[in-house]
Amino acid sequence: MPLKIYNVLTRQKEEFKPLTEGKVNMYVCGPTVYDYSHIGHAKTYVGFDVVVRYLRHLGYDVLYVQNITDVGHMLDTGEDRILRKARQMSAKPMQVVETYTREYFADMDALGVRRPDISPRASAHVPEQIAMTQDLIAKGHAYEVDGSVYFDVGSFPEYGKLSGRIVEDLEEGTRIAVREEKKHPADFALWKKAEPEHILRWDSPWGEGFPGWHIECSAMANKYLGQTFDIHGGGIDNIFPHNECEIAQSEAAHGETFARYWMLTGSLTLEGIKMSKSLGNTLTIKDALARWRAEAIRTFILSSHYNNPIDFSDEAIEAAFKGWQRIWGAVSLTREQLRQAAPGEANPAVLAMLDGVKADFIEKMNDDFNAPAALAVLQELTRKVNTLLNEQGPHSQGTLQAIDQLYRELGGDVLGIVPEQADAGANAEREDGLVRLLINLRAQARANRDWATADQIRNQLKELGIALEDRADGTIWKAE
RNA sequence: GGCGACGUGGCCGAGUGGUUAGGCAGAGGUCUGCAAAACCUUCUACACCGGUUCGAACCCGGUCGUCGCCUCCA
Repeated sequence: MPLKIYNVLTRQKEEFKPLTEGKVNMYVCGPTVYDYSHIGHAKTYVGFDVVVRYLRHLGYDVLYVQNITDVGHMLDTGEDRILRKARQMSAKPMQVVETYTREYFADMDALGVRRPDISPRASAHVPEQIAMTQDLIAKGHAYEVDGSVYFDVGSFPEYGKLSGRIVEDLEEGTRIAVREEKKHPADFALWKKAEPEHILRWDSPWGEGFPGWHIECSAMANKYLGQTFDIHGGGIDNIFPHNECEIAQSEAAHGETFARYWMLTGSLTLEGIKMSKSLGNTLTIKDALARWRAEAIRTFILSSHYNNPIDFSDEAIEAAFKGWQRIWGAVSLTREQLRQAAPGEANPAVLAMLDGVKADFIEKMNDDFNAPAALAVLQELTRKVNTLLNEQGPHSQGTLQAIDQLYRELGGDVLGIVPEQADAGANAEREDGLVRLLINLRAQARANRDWATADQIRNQLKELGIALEDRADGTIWKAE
């Protein structure tokens, strides 16, 4: 089965055929860097991380662009959120931007989200945004009023085709005070005149100002991916107006299709309620990582299809963590047995089983990146592997390597939930040696039926977060 | 009010016109010095009401409910 993607634009699943064979150009709306990233960002970007990882796994040459918004996002009050934060922090706006951009990348790195190939900043692409705005004016899709430029929604009949919004309805439903200077309430700003107190400002043909909040994505996507590209992603909450405006600007300016496939991720709620600053129910990625390991967070996110909303709760992530532990336990056991395995070819029956699992996994992922179903395939693999390792054996190096390899490929490379090694810390090997030393001492105690000593070692290690498991073929340890 | 999505067992969550999702939790068992892990068995399903069909949880209509967007949001 070929890869199918649910295209929000057409509201149906379509076979994925990139513009250029073997190559995927992809754009995902990035964060506005005015504060720490929260668990909702994690859902969106882990989701697309897996999309990109999987496309690459299929052999596509992916160019992944994700912007950093550092200018232009306005609050209801008309105030730029970055400027407000700068004032609160008594810092320069670009200090705020720099600080939270770094934090964003640090959080994403910690979550195992691979970095985009290009992370263009809006503030570094003002000339491109101005040029595009000029182009839109020249083509009759935008007009200037008193130093600001607005997109003329009436000039683009297809406006609303992504979100299903109808311009006439917007006019009636709009609750914001209609700006006098706009021709139509649905018209949106491409360029805004800077009031004197607005210190994020650039020169333009219309005087000093700053870009509107949608034009950056159009301008930067065009710059790095061309007029038409394959996949545009983002959170569903941006479908209107942001994504809709991107399409209008780009297609009005270029006369070409903007993005061919639109993939939008469902939102995340916290204990059933949407996160918001005013309710105080936000959970930053840093706080989440302090409580759960990255793989648990990823497993939680991937246990629901990317386009569905999910609710974050302690119970839900705890269940995901335990599910992940099962998989990780089997991987660890495989690697442990590999340490002592005798050289030898892989067992053909096992290879056949692994091939079947892989085909299954691919089939699920080809169905619009169905990660939860793919995760279930890994769970079934895990049951088979556990049976194999616990009830048969010993197994040859070849067999164990094949198992480990499949976990690395599907669980590691594609889903990002199976680490290369138990602990990547600098002292990992030393720690392993020390624990093994204690395991050997304890083994002697056990041989002498000195259960008190044996239990003491196990209990004290447990308190240090190291769990021992006695098996017929020896004792293994796990960090918790 | 408008647009959209969704309602699956104790919980989280896939999927499908007739054939096991999977995980977590619960119960019983095997193994074990004990523990842990693992494996085996097992109990709760498809919001409600109509309709189409040999047969619907899956298709259609309606009702109720939840959520998202329409205003900054990933």
